[in-house]
Parts: sequence; C-alpha cells; structure tokens
Amino acid sequence: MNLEERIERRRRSDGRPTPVTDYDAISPVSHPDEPTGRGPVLERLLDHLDPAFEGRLPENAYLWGPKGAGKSAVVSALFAHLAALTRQSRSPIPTATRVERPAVVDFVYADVRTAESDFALYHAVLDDLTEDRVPEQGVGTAQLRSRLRDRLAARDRGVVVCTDHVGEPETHSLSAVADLLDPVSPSLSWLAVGRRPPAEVEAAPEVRVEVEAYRRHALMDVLTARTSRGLGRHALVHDQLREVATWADGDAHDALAAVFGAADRAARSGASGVADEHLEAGMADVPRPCVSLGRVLALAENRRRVLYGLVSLDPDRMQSVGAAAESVAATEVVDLSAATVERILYELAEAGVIRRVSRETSDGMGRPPSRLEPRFPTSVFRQLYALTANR
DNA sequence: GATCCACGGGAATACACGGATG
DNA sequence: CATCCGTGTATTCCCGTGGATC
Repeated sequence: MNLEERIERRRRSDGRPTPVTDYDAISPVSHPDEPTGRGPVLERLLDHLDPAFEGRLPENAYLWGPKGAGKSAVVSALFAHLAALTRQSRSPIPTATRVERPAVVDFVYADVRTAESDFALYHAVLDDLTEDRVPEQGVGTAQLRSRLRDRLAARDRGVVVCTDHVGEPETHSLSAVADLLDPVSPSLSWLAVGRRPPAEVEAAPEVRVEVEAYRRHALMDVLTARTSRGLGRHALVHDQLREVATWADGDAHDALAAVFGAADRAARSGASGVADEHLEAGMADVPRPCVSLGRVLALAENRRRVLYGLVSLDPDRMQSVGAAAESVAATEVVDLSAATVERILYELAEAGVIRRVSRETSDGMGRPPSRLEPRFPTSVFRQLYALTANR
C-alpha cells in the first residue's frame, strides 16, 4: 500500500478505524507470493520441471482445473521465483561434461489474455528474454519469430514458457499456442494452463497436471490468509468466512470477490467491521456463473471503458443493446461512436462477459431487443477499475 | 514502405410478427 | 392449417482506413 492510498483511506474514513487495510490483499485479481493450500500441485509441477535444474528441458505440459482453483496463483508465483532464480545465475559456468547443454533454463510467464494475437505472444516471450525493447509495430510476426529463434540460439540455453489462460473465448487455444511455439526452437518448451479437461483439448501434451477445486476447509484457509493481511482484526469473523466459503463452492475467485465487495461496502458505510448485510450484498454482487475479473480487467482499454460506462448506467438504459450503446457513447468515459460501442457490446456478449437476455414478450414491431446483464461482479469491477485507472 | 491493430461503417443475415396466400 | 411474405429490428460479418511505429 503506498502513501497515496493510505491518505485516501484515512480521508474516506474520517480517521475512524476502517475494515480494509489493504485492498490488494483481498483482491480477486492479485496473487500472493506464496499461494495457500496448493502445496501438492506445486510439488507436482516442481517434479515436472526438475530436469531444468540440471539444464535439461522439461517436456511440454498442460495444467488444468476449474476457475478459481488457484492455477494462476500457483504458476505465477512459481514462475516468478524460478525466473528470479535463473536471473541470479545469468552467467553460466561452462563445465567439461556439459558443453553441449544449456547451463540453465529460463522461465517465462506469459498471459495469453494480454497476448491475444500471434504477434503479441511472440512479443511477450521475446520481451521477457531480451534486455532491449522489442518493437511493437512495423515488423512482421514471422520476423518476430525468427528473432526469438535467434535469441534462443545465441544464448544456448533453454526456456520454459508458461502460457496462462489458454482456451478462453478470446484467447489462443492450446493447439494454437503449440503451433506458434513448437516451430520456434527445440530449446523451447511450454506449460499451458487452462480450464478444459485434456480429453476435450486438441493437441494436449502427454504430461498433465490436474488442479481440483478447493475443498471448503482449504478455501477458508485461503480466505483467512488473505483477510488477515487485508482486513482489520476481527473485521470478518470465522462464521462469516465459513458462510462465504460454503457459498463459493470451491471457487476462490468468487469468494474473494464477495469478500472484497463486502469489505468495500463496509468501509464506505463507515462501519469498522463487515456486517452480515454487507456480506450478503457482496455475495449478491457476484453472478453465478461468474466471469473472472482477471479476464475483464485484461480486456483492451476501450473495452474496459465501455464496461465501466455500462455498469455506471441507470439499469433501465440497459433494456436494449442499442439504447445502452447510445448512453455509453454519450458518456465521458469513452470517445467512440454509438455504432462502435454497440459493436463492442455485441462482441463482449459473444465472449460471455455480458449476457444478452432476450425479452419474453415483444411489444410493437420487429425483433424485440435484449437486455444486457453483466456476468461479473460490477461493484468490485468499478472499484478495481478506479484503483487501476490512475496508475 | 511495411506492419499491427483498433475503429467505423455498412452490407448481409437472422428473427419476430401480422397478414396474405395456397 | 401450413407456409410465405413484407416490414421493422436485432445481430453478425466483413473489410477499408488510419494512427503509430519500425
């Protein structure tokens, strides 16, 4: 928490004790350095990556499991640590016995939510591996691939690329990632992370690691760890945590979203703790099924703005896509034509971020319009949007 | 000049309905 | 009664354009 946030918190709370001490700690989109309760998965991943510690490249692999099971938490923490580790030993010590082998293996974490195009994926990997800046425009995708190939050849060390969030509506599928990364170099292997069971996934590699949803008790541990860092003492009591954990049914994302929403409500109302009514409201704000906020916040700037405009709208302006588009376009948040906003709204509906609910009765002429319904926790989104907007 | 990407606009298609037609 | 047609919307699809960068 930086100074600005501290001051803002005091200003809002008029100096009274506030239930929230660190929004980041209870945010459903932030991952702690040490994920809670996923030790066994971590062990299995380390087993798989073991060859890397001897300079050999692990095989391609697929990590899969349902939303909110801590997949991203595990891989982002793991790859951050591994990357830091190999960065320390950037100067390989050549030994007589291992001249042919790369001395160390690098680890790169790439989120395909933010690297949606072929170009962007190559860019993300190359950028992580290179000191100097990689051009974002003006060079072709093929050229970027060969640059990456050259880079790997020049260093004579392998790299394991983790591609998180594979196979979502608007992200690369696992097979697309394979098609992009496999031809680059034999000294590159990948660990894809996604939700779909390997049986349903095309080109899933032999090595697979499954992550199951949290059991209720494990989820309570997660919530306890998070709230003890982010909330004041006794802001949320044990019974309340249990209630959220039960309600969330193993999904840490949804649970944290509810807690975040509840805590924020409590803070705004000036309460020193999270009351049951805050908690109820926090849970009510999370639709089921719920699109993860990570996905929503990873959308392109203008899409986020459109969504922000949308969730700030009077509900009766959401009764038709056209009307919603018009209202959002009239807002200060976006500088787009109504036609473009409308297209974007359809796009977001197609991706499942918002839902179109067709009307039962059709009065008047023509095809009846459909109402729009966000599929993510709107109040949490607004708060996170505001927190990230001024950075 | 090449390249990536987001916009913008509009054409094509789908859908809902009432009324006409076979 | 089943089907077709016209009209008005909603929705999807496609492609040219232009900014920014190399």
